[in-house]
Amino acid sequence: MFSKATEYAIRAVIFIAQKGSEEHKLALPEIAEAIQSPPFFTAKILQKLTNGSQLIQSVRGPNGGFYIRPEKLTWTIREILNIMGEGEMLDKCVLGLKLCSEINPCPLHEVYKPIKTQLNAMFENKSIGLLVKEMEAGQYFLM
Amino acid sequence: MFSKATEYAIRAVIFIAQKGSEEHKLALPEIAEAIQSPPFFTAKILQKLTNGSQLIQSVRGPNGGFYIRPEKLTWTIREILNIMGEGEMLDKCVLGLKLCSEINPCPLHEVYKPIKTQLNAMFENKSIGLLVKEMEAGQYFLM
DNA sequence: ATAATTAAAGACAAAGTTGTCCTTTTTTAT
DNA sequence: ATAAAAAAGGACAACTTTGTCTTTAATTAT
Ligand code: FES
Ligand code: FES
Repeated sequence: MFSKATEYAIRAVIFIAQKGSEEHKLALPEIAEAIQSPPFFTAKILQKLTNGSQLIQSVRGPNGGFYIRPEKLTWTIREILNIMGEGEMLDKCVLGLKLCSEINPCPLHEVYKPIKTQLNAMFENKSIGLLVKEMEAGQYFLM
Repeated sequence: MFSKATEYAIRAVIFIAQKGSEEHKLALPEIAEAIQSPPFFTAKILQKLTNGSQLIQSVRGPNGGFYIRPEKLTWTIREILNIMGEGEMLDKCVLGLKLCSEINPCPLHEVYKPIKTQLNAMFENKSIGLLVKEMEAGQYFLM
């Protein structure tokens, strides 16, 4: 459904939100280990998440690492998808027509429409903070 | 959601089923034109659909082209996905965990599970024949 | 039989994805 | 101040996807 980069991005953000803080930053090797992702590749992805939107923060030097500001916990998976450039996927036609719409529907449009609505709801309703809370309540995994 | 190749494959099969027959085979340029796909690339995809499974038939030479045997109209989109090698996508974890299961669920598993069930139902319930019938009843497009 | 037509097959190229490594910059601890 | 630690940034390689083109093989119409 998503690229490897986006999968790693989502898992990394959840892990950073769960285990990190400004006082206890997480270093790259720890993050990559926790989500079972290639470290150098993960570094590139984390840069993308810090650069423009500053969804996560990074600090260089000893005791440096990554953390997420509390106010960013209201952001949702959808925001991560947007940053990673896969946000449009949630608007697209399942058969690849240029536009998914009522006026030019593909043969699967009727069935797919309600599913697409649920996909959108899922990614827009699940905030990072909520996911962390759910992870603490139940038994969930990132690898 | 799917690769370009798979999108073209599904659209091509539906078009061939709708407009072609053993008596009136469809040539490559006509198919590519109808689904707005690059002709040479489409040729490769159609070979994949004829080779092992013979989901579609091909005949070379003058008045040659592609058509689909009536008995294949009961096959579903899922079969096309399998042939194109994207069938596993419907079993996979949305966050890319090695296995999507109750014993090692990712934080999105609970929400995604019912959606995945509907995706699977969609691709397994829509047979090629049914899609053609629906296309003739309503106004649907392949480009 | 011959020529025309059409898909099959293979070679190739451009672009994107995934992944690795090396150097630079920033920051902290001493 | 200096050295160490950590991310940033850039170069690069392997692989996959997408797409194009050329040659070959099969089939049909004449
Ligand atoms: S047009 Fe294909 S899903 Fe809406
Ligand atoms: S484990 Fe991630 S969707 Fe089931």
